[in-house]
Amino acid sequence: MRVIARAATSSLERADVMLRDLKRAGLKLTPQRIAIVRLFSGDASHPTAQDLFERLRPSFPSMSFATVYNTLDALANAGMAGLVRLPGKRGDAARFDPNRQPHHHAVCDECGAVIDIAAGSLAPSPGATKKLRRAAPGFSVRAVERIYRGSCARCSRRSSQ
Amino acid sequence: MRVIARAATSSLERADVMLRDLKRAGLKLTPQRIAIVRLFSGDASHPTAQDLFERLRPSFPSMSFATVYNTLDALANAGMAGLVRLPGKRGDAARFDPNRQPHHHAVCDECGAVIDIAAGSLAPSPGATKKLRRAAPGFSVRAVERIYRGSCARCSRRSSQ
DNA sequence: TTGCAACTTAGAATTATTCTAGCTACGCTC
DNA sequence: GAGCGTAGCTAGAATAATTCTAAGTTGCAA
Repeated sequence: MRVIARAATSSLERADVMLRDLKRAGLKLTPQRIAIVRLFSGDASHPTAQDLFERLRPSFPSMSFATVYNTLDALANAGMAGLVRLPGKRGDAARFDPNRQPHHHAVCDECGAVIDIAAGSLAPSPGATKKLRRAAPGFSVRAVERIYRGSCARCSRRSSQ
Repeated sequence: MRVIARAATSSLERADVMLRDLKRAGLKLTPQRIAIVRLFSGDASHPTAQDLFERLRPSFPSMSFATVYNTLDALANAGMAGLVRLPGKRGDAARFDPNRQPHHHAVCDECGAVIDIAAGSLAPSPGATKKLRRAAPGFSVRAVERIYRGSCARCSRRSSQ
C-alpha cells in the first residue's frame, strides 16, 4: 500500500510545493494561478494550454487564455515546468510538463500520447561526449534528451487485433 | 582534397537523386520543385519553410508560400525529408531536414543552430527496450531519437571570451 | 489599511500553416 | 509535335497557436 499512499498524497503535495516555490520566486498567488497549478501539477499527460484552459473554464468562466499561457510561462521560467514539442500531424501545440525529475519521453505514433520515462540523469555519458567531439567539434553538451517513438500499450493492442 | 571534392559533388548529386526519386514517386518535376529540391537537398542547416521561401524569392518572385509547404510535404511523405521540431523561444517554426541517414540532433541553446549527429541506427538497444518495459509497460519502441543540448562551437567561443 | 507593481481580461495582432478555387503547365499518349 | 487530363501553381482567405496591448483589478509588503 505504500505506493498508493504515496501516489494519493503526491498530487496535492506537489501542488503545494509548486505554489510555495511560485511565491518564493516572487510571483503572486492569484486564484487563477492556484487553480492552474493544482490542475497542472498532478497531470502527467503533458497537457496543452488549450487542454488546461478548457478544464478550467467551468470553474473560471471568465479566465483568459493569456492567463494560462502567462502562468505556464512563469512556471517554466521558474524552472517548475518543462516544454515539450513533438512533430505531429497538424496544429500541434506546445505541451507542458510538470515533472522536473530527469526523464525522457515515449511518444505514441498513433495517438500522440506522451509518457515520461525516468532517467537517472540527463548528463551526457563519456561515450556520447566523445562521439559528439568527432561529429560536431567544439559543441559542448549539457544534456541529452531521448524520444522513444513507437506505439503505446493501448494502440499496440488495438492494432494487433 | 578528397573531402572537398566529395562535398562539391554530393550536393548536386543529392539533388539529382532526390529529383529522380520524386519523379519515381509519381510527382511532377516543375521548375519550382526543382529549385526547392536543389536548394534544400544541399542545406544541412535544417531550414524552415520561411527560410527556403525567402531564398527562392529572388529567382521566383511569384512563388507561393503554399508551394514551399506542398513540396516539403510531398518530400516528407515520400520519405525524402524529415521534420524537426524543437522548443524555442518564440514563433518557432517547423524545420526540415534533407538528411535521411539515421542521425540525432545537437541543438545550440544560444543561437538555435541544429547540427546532425550521425548514428549507426535509431533502433532501440536491448537495454533501452528493457528499461522501457518497466517504465511504460506495453509500449513497443520503434526508434530512439536523441537531442543533444548545449552550446555550438561558435557560441561556446563567444561566451567564454 | 494603503499603495503599487504585478496580474487579469478582452480582444487585437502576429506567426505558422493549411485550405480553396480557378488558372496553368507537366508529361503521357498518339 | 499536338492534345489532354490531372497534378501543381498562385493569391488570398481561413485556421490555429501564441503573444501583445491597454485598461481595470488585486495580492501582499510595509
